[in-house]
Amino acid sequence: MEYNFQEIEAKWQKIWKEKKVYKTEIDPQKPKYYVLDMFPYPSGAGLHVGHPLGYIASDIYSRFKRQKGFNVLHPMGYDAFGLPAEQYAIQTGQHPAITTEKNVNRYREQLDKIGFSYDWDREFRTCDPDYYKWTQWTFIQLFNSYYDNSADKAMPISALVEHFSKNGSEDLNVACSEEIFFTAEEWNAADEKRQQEILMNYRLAYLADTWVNWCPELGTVLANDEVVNGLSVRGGFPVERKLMRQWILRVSAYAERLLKGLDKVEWTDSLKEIQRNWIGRSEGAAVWFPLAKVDAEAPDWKDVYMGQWEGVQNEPAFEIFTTRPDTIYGVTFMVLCPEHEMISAITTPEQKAEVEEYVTWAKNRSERERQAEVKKVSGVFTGAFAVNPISGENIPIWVSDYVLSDYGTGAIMAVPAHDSRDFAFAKHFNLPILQVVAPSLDEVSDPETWTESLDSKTGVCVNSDFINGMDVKSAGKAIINKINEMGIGYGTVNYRLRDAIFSRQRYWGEPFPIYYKDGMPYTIPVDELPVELPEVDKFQPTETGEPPLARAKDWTYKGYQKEYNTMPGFAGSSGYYLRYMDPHNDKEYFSKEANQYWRNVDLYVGGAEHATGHLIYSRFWNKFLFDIGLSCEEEPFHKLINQGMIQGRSNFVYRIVGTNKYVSAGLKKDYEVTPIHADINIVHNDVLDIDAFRKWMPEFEDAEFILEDGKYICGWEVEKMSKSKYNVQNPDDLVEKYGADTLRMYEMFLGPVEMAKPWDTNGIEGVFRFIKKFWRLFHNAEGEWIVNDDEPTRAEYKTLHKTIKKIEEDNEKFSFNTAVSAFMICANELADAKCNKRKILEPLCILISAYAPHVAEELWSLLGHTDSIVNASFPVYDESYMQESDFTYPVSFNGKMRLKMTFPVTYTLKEIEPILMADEGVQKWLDGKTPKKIIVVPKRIINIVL
RNA sequence: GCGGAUGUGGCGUAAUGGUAGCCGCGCCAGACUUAGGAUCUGGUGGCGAGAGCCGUGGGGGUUCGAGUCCCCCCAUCCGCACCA
Repeated sequence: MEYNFQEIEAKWQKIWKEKKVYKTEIDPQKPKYYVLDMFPYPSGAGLHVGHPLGYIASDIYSRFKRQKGFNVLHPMGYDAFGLPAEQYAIQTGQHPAITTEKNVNRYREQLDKIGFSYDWDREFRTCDPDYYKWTQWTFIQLFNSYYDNSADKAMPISALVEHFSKNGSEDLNVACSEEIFFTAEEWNAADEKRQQEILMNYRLAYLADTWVNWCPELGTVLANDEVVNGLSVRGGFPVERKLMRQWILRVSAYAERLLKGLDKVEWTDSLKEIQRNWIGRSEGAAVWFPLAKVDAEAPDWKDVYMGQWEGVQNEPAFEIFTTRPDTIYGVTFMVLCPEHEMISAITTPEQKAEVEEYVTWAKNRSERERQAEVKKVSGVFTGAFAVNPISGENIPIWVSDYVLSDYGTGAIMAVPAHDSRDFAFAKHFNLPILQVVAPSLDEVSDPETWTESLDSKTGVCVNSDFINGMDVKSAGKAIINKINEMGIGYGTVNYRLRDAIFSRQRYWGEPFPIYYKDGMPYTIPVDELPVELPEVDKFQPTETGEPPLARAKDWTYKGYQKEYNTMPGFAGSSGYYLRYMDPHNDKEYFSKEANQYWRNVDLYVGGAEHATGHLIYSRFWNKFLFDIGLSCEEEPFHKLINQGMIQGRSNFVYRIVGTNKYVSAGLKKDYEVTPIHADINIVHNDVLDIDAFRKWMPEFEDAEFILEDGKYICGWEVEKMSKSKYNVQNPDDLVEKYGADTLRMYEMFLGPVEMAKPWDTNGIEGVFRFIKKFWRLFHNAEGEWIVNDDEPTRAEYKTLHKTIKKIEEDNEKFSFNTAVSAFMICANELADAKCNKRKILEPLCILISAYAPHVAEELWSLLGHTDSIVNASFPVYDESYMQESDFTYPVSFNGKMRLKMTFPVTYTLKEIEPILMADEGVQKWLDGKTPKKIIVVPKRIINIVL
């Protein structure tokens, strides 16, 4: 039989499907292994070429683990809620569910063609009500929980209510939006609404007015990770800042655990670093600065602006965060962010107009404008002064947008001598600069002569009273002790990680299980979930600017209005890996039994672009479920591999300016040319198919060519893959041309999975040849079966076992590219030996079945097996075939290889030396000299040092 | 600016501190073919006629021995970025 990949692949794909070969069930007799791909968003463009790379790698690993006796869970599904389907719906009026269904089917078709071992019985989509029921359920649990910092875990809100009724806000160490203080009496006397308002300050899913990234073009709010350089990730539209009432997840409560957990997982260092930076832990101090000359009896000042730490209790004051308490004597001014609530209260009448103008200007600036003009210094003096609580000096308070509202407290102490931004600000507004850190006590210089702030990471304090001469680290500790004593501050930790805004003003997302009574949100009982997405006449916001769900008829619960917002894209993808464990359970998210067995994902494969989004949210989600006793593992993804980004490899033809003549790449330097993208599908190994090019577009019909060596060679460049660059490679075309097995092996052969690389089909022929060669080990030129039962030679066994060892090692370390090379070497050796013996070829089939499952399955059945090769065991490596009696050593002189000599492997230096010294060749290289030393590394090298 | 990664033939890449360039593409030569984008064989880092010399971004160092370990520099890519 000929190697007909189309027939073979279609045949086995059908059989696998019919027999449910990849169906997985809990099997307590076997160890589990959970391999997961980041499930795709089914876009209209179909499975893009970057996807299969990771999928193939994980599929090979799944199949390998199965062969090694593991019960492997390898599911797939779809992240189906999202903006593109909805944008399309707005344009065409077609319901996003229909678009999604269509795209999902297309994805499935493409995936099936590549021969993956997914258990499709576990498939679900995040837009299935059966699934998002549990997304909503988790939201309710978050709503009903708060974070206890002492216990370091989430707790039911009822415990908090109990605490309030007994102790008020006394002795509370919990995550909250702002510190509020009340007594048990005040709590018990408060009405329902007031109590709900207070609780909102602590819930893990809470509703609050917040500055958001508002994208007018998309008509929705976006999370921080969905905005890059002031533009939306989806669509690239400008993003503004806006104050809106939104659902927010208190992710920040988990900042420390998210950080610490990174030490327990096997992720790449770079990915861990990205997460660490995103979490952005900084140690420092919170310090209260009292205000100078403010009428504390004025009505504006009641409660809100009073200091809330014992040293400044009932005194007008504000809190700042600093990582450098040791520089506190160098503070020459304070800066508030333009959103700071205190501004209007402290501004003096003379400065009022100017401050208001500045604040209005700053607030209306888009995020993009602000970021583009980071270098520009702007700000305004409030007329007010604060008192440096340590030095007692009066210092002016300014407002500037270089202080951010959502980091720290939105207020800073400025130390211009040692901070570049404070320095620029001081220079611009002519504020004093005072050096407080120097290499040593007598190396103080004149700040007037400086052009930039002084580095202060090391050195000693100067001009700093009682900390003078102390090194900066101990000085920091001394100041923290001091402010502690004074009751005006404390050492603390700040995180860059912010709470995640969870509301989207869109249609195509999970509805919130929330209704409003008396302006406060209440959850819909869990036994009434899911709250299904309602039908609407249009997918746009209403005329009054309400989200699309406001269009739904009777969007109420027991007469109360339900939430109009929907959840963001990451809601559904945050806990999906857990649902695969028990996807059809309609009583629970997943059963305890399933979770106890499958636990967490052992191997997770996907792109690094999710580092600050999905991979943070998922970890948060899982940790929360862990806290409430659902998930039995604290980290969801034990080992994570990022497949490298696939770039495009574009081809170019070079048109001679002003003509319709094209010159081959090697000759283009002699002409003035314009490079033009040529479709990579009409270029093979950089050689242009001239006829196809002429037919490609009318303007090329009469093209003339200047060839080199009779060929037109195209130039190439690595660029982003895009339609307009004609460099998009569709996996389907390659499957059609070479078959899935070749595609799978070729993608692995390209290079290490983690490495970014251009998509380049030059070289796929080599893998295709290998598969054909492999097939010919079993068949003769006429296509007849030639496998026999002869006993293999020792050399043949050696080839086999060498390969078994290599493949096993490479599989374990995800070095699939070198494994493919090993298969090629093995096939070459067997072909050379004309080895067509069953005892060699049968185990080889098992080895290769993870990479090329179709051809392996076909040969397996031709070998007479009736069970699928999927259930075969990985062959056992036998060391005894590797043993050699002799080893040919490279003999080096001073590290330079000069000759080769063979010795029994058991020989040591003692036995080797006399033979070595007697050798003629060695004598020649010694040239009469006596060796200083001879080094023998068994089975490696002999080095003679002169 | 801060953090991370990478740098080896014409190309993709490979080398537990031990013969640098395995495997493949491409290229060259040959065999079989009416033909080949089929198959097979041999060659293919640079310089040199040769013995040999030089070669892993550049410069130092550790070592009997460095692509690999350490220090400095350069280049490219990625992430964060007024984060106090």
